[in-house]
Amino acid sequence: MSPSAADSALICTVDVVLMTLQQNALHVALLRRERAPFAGVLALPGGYIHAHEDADAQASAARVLRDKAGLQSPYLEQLATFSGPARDPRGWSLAVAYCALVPPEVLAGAPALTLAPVAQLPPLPFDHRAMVDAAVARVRSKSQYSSMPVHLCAEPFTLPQLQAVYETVLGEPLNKVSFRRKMDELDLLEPVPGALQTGGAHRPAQLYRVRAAYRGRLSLSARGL
Amino acid sequence: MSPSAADSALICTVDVVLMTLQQNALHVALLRRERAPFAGVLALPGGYIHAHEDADAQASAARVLRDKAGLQSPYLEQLATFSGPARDPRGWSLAVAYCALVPPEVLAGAPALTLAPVAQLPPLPFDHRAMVDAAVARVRSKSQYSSMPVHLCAEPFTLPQLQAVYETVLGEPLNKVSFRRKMDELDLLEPVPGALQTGGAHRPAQLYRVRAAYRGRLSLSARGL
DNA sequence: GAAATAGTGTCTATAAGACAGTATTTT
DNA sequence: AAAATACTGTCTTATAGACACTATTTC
Repeated sequence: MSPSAADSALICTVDVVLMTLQQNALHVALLRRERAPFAGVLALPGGYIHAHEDADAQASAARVLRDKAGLQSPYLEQLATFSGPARDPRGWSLAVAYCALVPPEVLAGAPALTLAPVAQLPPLPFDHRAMVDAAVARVRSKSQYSSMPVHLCAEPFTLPQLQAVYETVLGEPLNKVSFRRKMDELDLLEPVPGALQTGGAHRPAQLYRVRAAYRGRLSLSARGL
Repeated sequence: MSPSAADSALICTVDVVLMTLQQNALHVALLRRERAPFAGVLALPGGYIHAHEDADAQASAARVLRDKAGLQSPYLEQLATFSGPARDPRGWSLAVAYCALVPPEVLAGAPALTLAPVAQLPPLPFDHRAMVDAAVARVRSKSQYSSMPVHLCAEPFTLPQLQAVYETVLGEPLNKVSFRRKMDELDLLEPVPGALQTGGAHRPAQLYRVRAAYRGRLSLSARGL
């Protein structure tokens, strides 16, 4: 075996920053580690890339999510790759981090997960803290000009609900008229015919769903919001 | 050795999409491969990650650029990670792709490189075509709201020169007044005192350099341009 | 009908672009 | 002085936000 080929045989893993909304705050899903290193510690769901079964690293991330958290995330995006000699006590390693967004309802069927608000994270092993920070920055940034936050909202939803999701992610109130204008321009949503959210002591709100053409995809706005 | 640890020993490489401007068009630097696979074929500069000497994958990319192309790029950004069983004939592999931008002057001292316009690329091995496409999309996208294109311009430069660089990257003319207003807001540039670009049969232009606080960094605009 | 929130019309403020002017150089 | 491009002042247009009004429900 050539020296350079030996050099390239590294510990390769994937880690998933799975985010959702809970009590009007962004939360990250953590899992207690079963094995060393850091056995028993809360960490991001992660695992080795399995070359013999995974079509690529994204498939590894989806498999980790399925096997360790028992769920499937329609939105799964590559975040960044973290590497170096110090991030894992086992030695030089490389981890491809992914970002997943799910509505809180999806996590009901995943009891092994612990949700931690991104503003008050427990100490995390490896460089998982940096991964979470990068994921949060990515979500905040993309929420300014894309439909990314719809993945945090179970369908069907009302426009006031969706606006509240955007406001939570962005951490600031949004102008109602502008928000609705922008949503209209994005052409992302369609009203569910005849479906209104009733129950409140007020006018019921129209329920919407994502148009088929945009499922699993993002819609981008030229100028933000 | 456990099966999962064996699974994680993969071929790990870095590839660099090194871009510059030539004749008013974005070009990618390619290098003829010395070894199999694809020996003799033009490809992105790339190489194995060397765990014993590289501080992380970014350091590997910088080393590849230095050793194979003989240059150092002040701007080097992680692009994305490409992986899977089919991208490399040697088997399941993982490549961290980086994006580098240099002014054309820097490539004068790197004669091994072949520049290809991104609009007319030769056939590329591996998934290098996908990497170039991703890098071009990234540069075009970030040029809409950041100072990224200044890395394609040797300092000092004039505002009309910089505007031409933006226009080439974005592929559309920009409004001169708006462009200068935005550059002013970014607070990125400072005039070189007393330095004017003379020589043309017209009023000379003020020469600018990037403020020390922004060297190697990007400046972002809230609303684009 | 009072209260509450949904949804809309419209005015105001801000930001982007068009256009034309002045400035400074070479030939 | 003519030509060329740098730079700036200012008007127009487009976009975002403020505000208030109407709509529809429950109690």
